[in-house]
Amino acid sequence: MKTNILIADDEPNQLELMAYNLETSGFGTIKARDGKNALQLIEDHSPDLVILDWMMPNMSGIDLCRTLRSRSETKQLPIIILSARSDDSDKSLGLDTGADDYISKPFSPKELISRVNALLRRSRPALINNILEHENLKISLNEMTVTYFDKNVKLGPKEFKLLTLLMERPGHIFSRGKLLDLVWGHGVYVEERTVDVHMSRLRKALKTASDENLDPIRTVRDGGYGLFTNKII
Amino acid sequence: MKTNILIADDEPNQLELMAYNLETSGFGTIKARDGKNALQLIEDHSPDLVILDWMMPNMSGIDLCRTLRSRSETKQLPIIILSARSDDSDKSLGLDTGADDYISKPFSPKELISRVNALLRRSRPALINNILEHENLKISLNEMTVTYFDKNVKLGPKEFKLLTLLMERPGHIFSRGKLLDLVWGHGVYVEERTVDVHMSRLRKALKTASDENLDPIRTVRDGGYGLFTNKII
DNA sequence: AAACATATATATCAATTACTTAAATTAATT
DNA sequence: AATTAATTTAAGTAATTGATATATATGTTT
Repeated sequence: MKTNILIADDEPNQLELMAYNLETSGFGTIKARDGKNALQLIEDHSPDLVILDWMMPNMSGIDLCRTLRSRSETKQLPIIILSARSDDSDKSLGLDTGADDYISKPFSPKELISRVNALLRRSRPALINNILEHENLKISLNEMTVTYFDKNVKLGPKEFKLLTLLMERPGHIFSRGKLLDLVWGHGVYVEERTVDVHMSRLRKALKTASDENLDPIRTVRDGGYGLFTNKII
Repeated sequence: MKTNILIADDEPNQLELMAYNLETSGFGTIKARDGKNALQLIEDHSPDLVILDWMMPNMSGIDLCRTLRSRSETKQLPIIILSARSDDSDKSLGLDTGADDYISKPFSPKELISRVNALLRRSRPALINNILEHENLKISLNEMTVTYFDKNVKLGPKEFKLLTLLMERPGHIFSRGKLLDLVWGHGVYVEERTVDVHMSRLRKALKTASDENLDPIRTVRDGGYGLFTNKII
């Protein structure tokens, strides 16, 4: 599954150029021509990262950024702002509005790709790294293998994805609805109880691997599930 | 506790200027004069973020960055690289080596602060996001945990919501009716006395956590409940 | 100050709700 | 067709909830 990036720019040449470069680097692209269009496409496709031009018709990149940050579904979405305005207060404004990075035009394709990768590495490690680690749990994403206390853990695909997600944000509690969205996909209707069943299997597999019957997953009643962090509880 | 930032630059003026600006913004600073020195100080002080000049004696910022990324203790450490070299392949090299951001000199203090904040927001969300604090009480909304005097407090969902609400407006007295509306939901009919019962449970849990039998909740006869502020009785 | 009226705190219990798990069913792969 | 995984169902278990009863505290009136 490709990492999808939404690009919003009202200048067709710029848009196509960026799309070309990103695709060459192996990303999937979704193109938007203005702010409103971008918002709609973000809702529909849940891209993994968005690149927004500051100056756009309908809704500016800054306003869109603010909107995205205010909604719980996109609060964590990685955002890069592009702008022809290169003075320092614009840069600050863009970043302080909640963007993760700000690139002044003109920029090289190379820089863009490096910045996209740097941001993904930080915000969605599973999309870039081969290995995720948390205490004694390790996931090798390319090889699709999991070890717990250096023992192999055999998981089904759903359990694997669930664990990957939990490991991207240790300590964070994901609601069943959120997990269904992220693991099963947006708009798929499945019973929430199904999540419980998969969590149960995941736990069973992990407990079996650790001889000690250890279980790194925390249940929060009425809340959801998350990966235990030693600091808390 | 201040967020500590290590700055490494062999140019004393630049170093002092950055330290001054960061401290003005409320950060603690640790200053290093070269790469080796920086590595030592990072090991000793575990800063929350590091800013490394590319060109430094002993060990360049890039080499240091590579070293930090290869060690498990600093694999996740947020890194910003500074450089007088502003051509695109240098930027890419810096970012591809594992830095989170790259700033070309000369840059404004304002941009530096904004980039530091953006990176902290992304890498240590707990430092900025989703934590409610009031004196010795802390709630992490992401992790759904409560601590009082650094001890964990176990709460049921209703008590958790009640406390969250009170902590959103310390000192404000919420009537039972208002609490029922906000926590139980509009239109749900529940006895007002039930609020008393949950408050009692919440208090019990907090008192247990603080060995001193402390209770941060204030009852206002005929009024409701609120979070104590030392200023107001 | 005493007696009364009213409000709040807490313990207890039954009802409810939420979670876990195993087993059965359905769907997808091989 | 056989195997593997995904989903639903259903039953068992555990935790939370809300009402009520009683004790305690507060405020008012005489």
